[in-house]
Amino acid sequence: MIDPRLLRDEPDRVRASQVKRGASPDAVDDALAADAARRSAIAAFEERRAEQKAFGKLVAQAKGEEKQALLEQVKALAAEVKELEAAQGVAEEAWSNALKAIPNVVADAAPTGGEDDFVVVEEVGTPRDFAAEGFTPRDHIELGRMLGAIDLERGAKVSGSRFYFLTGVGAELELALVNLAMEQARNAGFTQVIAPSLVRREAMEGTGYLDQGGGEDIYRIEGEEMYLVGTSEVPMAAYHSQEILDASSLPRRYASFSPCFRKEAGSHGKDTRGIIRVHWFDKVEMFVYTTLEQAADEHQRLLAWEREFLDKLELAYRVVDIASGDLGASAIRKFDCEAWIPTQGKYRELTSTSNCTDFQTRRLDIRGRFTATDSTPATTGPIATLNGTLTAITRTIVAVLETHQQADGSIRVPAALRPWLGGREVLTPVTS
RNA sequence: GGAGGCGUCGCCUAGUCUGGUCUAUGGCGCCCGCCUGCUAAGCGGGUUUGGGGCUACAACCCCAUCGAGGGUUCAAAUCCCUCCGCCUCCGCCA
Repeated sequence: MIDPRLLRDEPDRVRASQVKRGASPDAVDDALAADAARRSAIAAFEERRAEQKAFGKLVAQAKGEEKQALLEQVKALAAEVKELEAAQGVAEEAWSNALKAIPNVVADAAPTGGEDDFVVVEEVGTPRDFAAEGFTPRDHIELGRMLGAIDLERGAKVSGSRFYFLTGVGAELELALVNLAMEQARNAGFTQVIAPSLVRREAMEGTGYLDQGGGEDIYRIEGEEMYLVGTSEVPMAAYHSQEILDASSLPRRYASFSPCFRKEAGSHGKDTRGIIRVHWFDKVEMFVYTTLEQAADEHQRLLAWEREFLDKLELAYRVVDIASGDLGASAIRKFDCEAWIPTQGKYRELTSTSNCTDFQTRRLDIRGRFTATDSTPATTGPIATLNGTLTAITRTIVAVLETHQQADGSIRVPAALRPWLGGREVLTPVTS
């Protein structure tokens, strides 16, 4: 949720952001109207309530007939207070809903436009030229089968479409990638976390995912008001909910491992083969709480850590600056790293990092406690959250297998990954 | 899953039975000041978090906040209901 003060003081900035996102600026005026209505409702209630409280003290001290007389007088007032309180509740709720309908205010630096209007920031490495090497690359499905690494048939048998088993070196690859990612995160000062992937409604609501398309893409546990997370951004954002974090403890950097579940509603027919788009995958996610002042710099650091990881895997990729219309509601800016997928002949998203400033912390009631300085008194105030993928296992495996395959279907293991695969330099096909 | 107990402004705690004098007690910690070779001790003051009014987003005034949400009442930390969490015991279990 955006800052109500920003809405009140600089509505034009919020309107401009709406336009840049391709959303309606009317939402701003709706929220402003709701804000005015809310404030007058509060004033009306509080005025009567103060009167009632004053009466209450008289009643407490009065005796006998005098007390009875006072009680008669105050009854009407009590009824009125009750009505005004209810009216205030209605106004507060309307205001809250109007405010929640407005996505975060897009960064000036974010490109304007829709899904296809991203800006390529940089291309790193060169896609392999398999034609020059004299063989046709196999896709990850075939490689996975040859290596005994990915079992799609049994995934479908047991769980349905878009499910898989990682077996043998496939399972080893996941653990190796997780270990490599966690090692990098630890060296960078992150606290490693294994997070719950089943959360209650408040956590899912707080991160705003239920608002997006009515939670279409989210698995809900029947009859339990529990939800399977699509990313550990959800539990990690809710981790400090209703807390006031000492500013001296910032930035708090977490590297969180969890399974991720996505219904993939509305993507029927897309990426139907293989493990590019699945209903479940495991992921190591970076999640940071920091000050608003540091957020933009931290965003660049998260991007740098994502790139460091892709570099270790010796992948060719490009970094794209996502355009305003394609940003999630909570992000003011987003960078994706897209790795080259040889058999698709294009770049596909492997990681993504978003700067959510104080959008999530407001909803989740997370604040910072800032100690006094010479020029400013001690205060509590908003803080920022950011997230970034270190590795989404399935897509990382796709990129690694396809990129480092050799003519015989074996896979050259990137040097950084070898220590986590028992020192092996090559993964060879199994004979089945 | 069953039975019982508990949840108070950073931590501990009084208050809940018997509703109003609670503007929530006391201690610890912390902050400011005094005192003091330094430190400690001592003394005095301050110390939840939101929101509204007015404004310099100061001071000040007001409202809410005793796990959360409802209800009863002129009045709720206190009585009733629902939910959440923690603890103890039993059952079950990786």
